[in-house]
Amino acid sequence: MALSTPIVGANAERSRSHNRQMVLDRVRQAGQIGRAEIARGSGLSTQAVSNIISDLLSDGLISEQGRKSTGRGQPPVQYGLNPCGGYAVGIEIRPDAIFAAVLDLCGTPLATLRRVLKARDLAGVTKAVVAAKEAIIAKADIPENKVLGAGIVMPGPFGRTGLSGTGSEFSIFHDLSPSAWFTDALGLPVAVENDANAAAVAERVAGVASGLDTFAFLYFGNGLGLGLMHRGRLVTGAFGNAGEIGHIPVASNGKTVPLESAISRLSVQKHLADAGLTVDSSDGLAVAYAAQNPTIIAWLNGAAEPLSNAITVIENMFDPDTVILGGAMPDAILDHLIASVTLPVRSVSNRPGRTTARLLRGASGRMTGTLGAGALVINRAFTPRIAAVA
Amino acid sequence: MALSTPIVGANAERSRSHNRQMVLDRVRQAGQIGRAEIARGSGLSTQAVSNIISDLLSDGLISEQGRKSTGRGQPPVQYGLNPCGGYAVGIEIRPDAIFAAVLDLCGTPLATLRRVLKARDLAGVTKAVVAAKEAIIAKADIPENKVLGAGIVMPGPFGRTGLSGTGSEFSIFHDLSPSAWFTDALGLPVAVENDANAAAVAERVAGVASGLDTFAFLYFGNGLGLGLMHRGRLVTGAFGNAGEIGHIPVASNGKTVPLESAISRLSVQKHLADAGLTVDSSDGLAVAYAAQNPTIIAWLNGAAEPLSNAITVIENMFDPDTVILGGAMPDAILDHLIASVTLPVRSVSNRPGRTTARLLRGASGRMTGTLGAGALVINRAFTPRIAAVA
DNA sequence: ATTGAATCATCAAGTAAGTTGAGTTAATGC
DNA sequence: GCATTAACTCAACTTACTTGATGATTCAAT
Repeated sequence: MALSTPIVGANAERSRSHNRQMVLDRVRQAGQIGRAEIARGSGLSTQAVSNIISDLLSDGLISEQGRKSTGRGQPPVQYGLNPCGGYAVGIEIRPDAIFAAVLDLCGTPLATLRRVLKARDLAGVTKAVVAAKEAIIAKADIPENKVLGAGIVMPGPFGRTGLSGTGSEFSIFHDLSPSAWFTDALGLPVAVENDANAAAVAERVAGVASGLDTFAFLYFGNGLGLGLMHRGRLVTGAFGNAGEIGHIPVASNGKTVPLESAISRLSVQKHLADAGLTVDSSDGLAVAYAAQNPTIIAWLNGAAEPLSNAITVIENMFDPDTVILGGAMPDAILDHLIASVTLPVRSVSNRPGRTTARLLRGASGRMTGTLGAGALVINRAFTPRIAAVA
Repeated sequence: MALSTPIVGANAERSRSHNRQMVLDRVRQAGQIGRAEIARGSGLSTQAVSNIISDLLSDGLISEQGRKSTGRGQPPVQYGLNPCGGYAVGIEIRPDAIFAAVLDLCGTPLATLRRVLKARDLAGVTKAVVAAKEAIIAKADIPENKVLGAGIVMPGPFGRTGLSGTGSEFSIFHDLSPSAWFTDALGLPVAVENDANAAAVAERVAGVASGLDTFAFLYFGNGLGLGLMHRGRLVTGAFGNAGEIGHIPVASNGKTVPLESAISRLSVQKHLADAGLTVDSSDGLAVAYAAQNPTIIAWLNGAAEPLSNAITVIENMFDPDTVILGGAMPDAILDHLIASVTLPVRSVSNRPGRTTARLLRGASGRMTGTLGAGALVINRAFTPRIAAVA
């Protein structure tokens, strides 16, 4: 799956599409905004913005929301997103289950569902995904023609890599483009990403990163992944496998270990299992933590050092606005981890005048991956892309 | 220096500029190419490409280079870059000296110079930079109106960060935008980056990364920096300080240390000094290495482990096409380091069917920083940017 | 050698979309 | 009330890409 992003030429049609998405993104970021303000910020004439706004209005993507009085002059009409102007389907494929969700334009989940995944071959998975799509659209009770697309999240890494064969990745797509495959199967525009990237997008669309363009999301799945958002676009690497932070070597208690062997859900579960306690869900972890289970506390204490090291790496290599922790880990444990990290003083991120905390907990909770899948579509609807063709 | 990259709207004028740069970039990447091929690859009509080509021809940026016979049909006229169609000035500001160079459109250096830097305050540095620009243009004997801009390289990190005060960064610009300042002082478009980023750009413009869009450059300066190129654009982070890899913790000989305390020119020099040998230049290191100086050999042996760890981190976090080593370190030592690294098997970069080596040595040698400064300008001339405003 | 298919290239007319400038509407403040 | 300010609209204009017809040049088949 070689990702190439040929830069494409601009013509009138693509210019319009670019400008539409840019205007839509400004409306999203501002919450409410007037035409003249968009024009000032975008380098377009007010007339051009006016035309685009009237387009967006008639497509139902935005709505008029009164006038704002801002001193002298005619008060500008304010526009805001119309949540029910479009919907996104998000589908998360896990080894044993398929999750699906429908989000509205604002990123709010309208419905979710979970289905056991029996067949694990290509045909079986495809069938299950198509069925999940139909079911979730019916459950959310939205008109099918307002579905902007489907986002699909599945475990990476994609393609054949040195990490292949560890069981974490989804190997049915080795030599196939998953996005082309599902675009065909679902009859919708499809975006495919791994869980960490989708989670990052979710936080930007409707979470703690809504105003941020450059941040990192440290994702607790079975292992540990990193989603990197840089200037509003995902950093996916040359082959779509950037963010495999679980495999970087970090110091932990005098030894050098792969990060995810020290910090991940599997790692806690292994500690608990060694202590004779079987916990196989996030809820179970939450309960054990609430009970101050000593094994969990010990694990948390041991996790502080490698996690601090990992955050030092992220901050110094990316200079993000913030690092978000989230995924399949109870909020309480994430909060504990955040509190226990010794934020490195020697970091480019330790700058005066910060307006965002260096560490945040993600807002999308346990469904992060699935909601992120939908968010991929929403985000795409707001991302101008004359420059890059997916 | 908060970097924001507002996405700007497209209009006819900006579309043309975008398309011009896109065409120019395709000509650069292909070496020689015909109009129809550009049209097919870019989504523009042949007519549009034709118009742009004739523009570029009359601006002298490209030249006609015969016809290529490719089977049936009229053989397409081939176009290639005209090296003397434009020039870039590169200026590198170091604590004790200013280096300058002029590059042609193909990235070939036409002249270089070095000047001792006495004054280290803002006024003094500015004066020296302006003088260096005048001098290098005179030395290269190029028409001033063909100078596309100036690239300036200076040590990061920029702005106030947790790394400030270590002496490595250039503190005269704390609350000032260096690029705005120098644009004004030089009367030319100016691009400012740190050395590692500039080095990465240099390799893309005229080095081992000329066909690559996504790669990492591990830069040996006084410390150690990382330049990240992702889809043809630098990953600079939220505040321009991405790539501070020298400060990440890595395992080295049983201890966890900041990477650049194990791997950097200062680190070798310190080892040599401890052994009673003062070496303060890259040439001196080359001589010592050629003589198989035991201290250097010992240092190299010790460097293999932390360097391998660093490369594991880079590969797994970025999934680059390749990692390039370069900067102020003799080629022979870089080659030795490359040969001594144990490339991690457990890495997304260890994939079958690679066409590029996982590790490469940079091609620009010791002037990398200065040439990179010029390359920033060349690269900018080839980078379509409707989407992002610097 | 001739003819036809394929490809590159140009011309001229057509079109989409942004810009410009004049004029209208609706607030604020003296 | 009247000048000022800012948002907004209309209509004419401009830019740059697209389309379709035509011609040029080469290869290949007859």
